[in-house]
Amino acid sequence: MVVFEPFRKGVGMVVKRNTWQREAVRSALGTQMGFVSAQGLHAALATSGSHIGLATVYRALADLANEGEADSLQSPEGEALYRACSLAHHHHLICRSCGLTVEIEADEVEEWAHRTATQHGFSRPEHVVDVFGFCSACVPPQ
Amino acid sequence: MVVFEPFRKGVGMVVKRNTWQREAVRSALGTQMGFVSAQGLHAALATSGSHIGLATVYRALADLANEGEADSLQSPEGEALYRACSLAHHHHLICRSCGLTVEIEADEVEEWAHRTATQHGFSRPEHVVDVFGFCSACVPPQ
DNA sequence: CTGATTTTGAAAATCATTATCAATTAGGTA
DNA sequence: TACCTAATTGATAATGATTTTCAAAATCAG
Repeated sequence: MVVFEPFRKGVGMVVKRNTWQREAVRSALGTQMGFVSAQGLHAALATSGSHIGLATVYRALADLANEGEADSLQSPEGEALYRACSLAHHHHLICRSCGLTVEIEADEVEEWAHRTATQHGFSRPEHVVDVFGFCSACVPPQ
Repeated sequence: MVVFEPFRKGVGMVVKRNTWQREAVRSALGTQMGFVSAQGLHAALATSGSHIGLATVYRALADLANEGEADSLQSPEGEALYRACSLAHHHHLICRSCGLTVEIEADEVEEWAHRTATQHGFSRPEHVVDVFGFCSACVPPQ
């Protein structure tokens, strides 16, 4: 039970080799319109004829996230989800029905998080800020 | 792979019976200073002499969360964490080292989340807003 | 007290994720 | 080009949290 560890591991370490597998994952992630799980991406790759291994997909996604090429977050059910992203820090507005994801600016929240942490004597704050809802194309259930 | 489900299940359904187990979980949760996992709470209960079953702790915590008596969130590692809470909606500032949790007001963020969702055509927004950092008692590692 | 129904708990089942480890491969080097 | 060596892959086993199963025990209304 390790609970309060930092979100992202330290940066820059060993060199990575270029393999078609890593490229396949990077590319497949790019075609996804929203967040996907490792399992989901592996299934998508399999469907499109790739014989890449599941463990490799997990490793590649973790690497992409470490290198800042992918965003990762936990679904409410605790599954890890990934999405290709720009390098800048940002947050997400995610449709609970179709998974459509909109990157949102949150300067306001960045500032608030930092200010609040400092006020309470906390240092090195990191925050989790994501908004889930139903996009305009998805009728809100009942 | 169910990913985009709502955070909290629907409210008010069948009646729950009163058992010492449920009360034990509610009470034990109240004595915790920060968020705990189901496993952690079960261990704490065992230490204090209770013979309550692990599955029962999971069930009781899920119920408390459904009824609004407990907050639940996912740790960065994907474990579900629980904490007794007041009924009002609020957010948390959590120490990554010792787990100390401070409930914080976030009217500013509530308003921002709602405004942002609406702007993008999203309805029924719910948000995940939690700040992790190191509390003043815990020296920030290097 | 009695019966109907819910709850419990030990153990098995799930399920996502990680670790193992032998075989393969990338990328530099002679 | 051939070779060397460390990094990478992938099938599979292991892990660990959470859920399900189901028979036995407990709750609560009448």
